[in-house]
Amino acid sequence: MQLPEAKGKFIEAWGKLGSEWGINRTMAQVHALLLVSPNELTTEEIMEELKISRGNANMTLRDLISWGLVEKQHKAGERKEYFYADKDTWNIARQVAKERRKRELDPIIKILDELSKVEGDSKDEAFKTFNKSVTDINKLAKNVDKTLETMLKAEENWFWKSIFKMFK
Amino acid sequence: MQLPEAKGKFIEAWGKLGSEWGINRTMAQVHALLLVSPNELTTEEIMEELKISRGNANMTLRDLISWGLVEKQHKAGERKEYFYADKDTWNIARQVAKERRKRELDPIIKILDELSKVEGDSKDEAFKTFNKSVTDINKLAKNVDKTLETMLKAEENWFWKSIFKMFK
DNA sequence: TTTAACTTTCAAAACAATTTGAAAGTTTAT
DNA sequence: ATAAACTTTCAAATTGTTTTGAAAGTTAAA
Repeated sequence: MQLPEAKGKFIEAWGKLGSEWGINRTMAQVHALLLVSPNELTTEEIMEELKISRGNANMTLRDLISWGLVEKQHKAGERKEYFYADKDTWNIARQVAKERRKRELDPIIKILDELSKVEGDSKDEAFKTFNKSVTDINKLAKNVDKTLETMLKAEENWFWKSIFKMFK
Repeated sequence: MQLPEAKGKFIEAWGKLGSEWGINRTMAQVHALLLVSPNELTTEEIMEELKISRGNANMTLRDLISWGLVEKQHKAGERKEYFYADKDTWNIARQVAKERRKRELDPIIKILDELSKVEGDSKDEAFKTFNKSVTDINKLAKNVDKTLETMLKAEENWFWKSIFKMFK
């Protein structure tokens, strides 16, 4: 297999994976393209390579920036904007975990907290089951949340540091 | 807030979370409904409560069963089938991790392995970057895979056992 | 300030995923 | 064997998501 073909396969696979995890396919593909590009690319080049429209490229790049996965670069004397992806796998994972925590975990914990407060007849099976499921899930969610917080903010934490080593 | 309202909110929230993580909304909602139901429900009851069609209910329940989250029950002397969800949060998490590993992680590792083999000119920046990104991601994916395998098969493993305790 | 290079927006179009419902299939009791 | 109770299937319809592209907006050099 030659590089261009391999590149295409990588972009496709990354796109598919993204879409299976609730990330827009094009966004994952643009990210993949930037990941395998040694230097920054312009909107034009991205449009060209992935055969997507200007509007799509623009919005997708904005999203990637808001996810902290891509940065705008600004070359002296040039009008065009260049885009560049952080290529450190660990940073990518951290960044995705951080964003999803903020965007999804936090809101659902808020709801679960409310639902945990619902009171009812402790002899009512329907209530008992509701309550048990909700409080159990809430507990797990909070543990995940706390764990992520620790992991994300502290490489200085000896415990997580040793866990991270296993993954690098 | 009263129980029926709370139930509705829980179902809605679980559905939304599911869809953000690539799980069909209805499937997550049916799961949620079964999670808060003390006893098994029939297809009819599920259709009724969630206002979905028979076909949809049927397919969704099959999916949930294939994910190992729901079981069919068969009451003596009755023709109808009843459905029941395991309510142990930890089992749910295990089951989802197990399935997604099989369905998504394994296939992408296979592709990454292939792409890692691609050879090229080590002076070519394009090749170097491609290779670095692909092998790095492959390494991380394999580590996640190994970790999940260990976690999933072994509660007997002292190390993971102590980690699990933190979450329960 | 004008112009040209470039970026952003967003309504409409294209595409993708989900859902419906009626028909076909299956099972069990009689 | 037939009927009744129930389950499954799948083509078509609906709904939801993504993409386009042209127009509007912005910026910076002249």
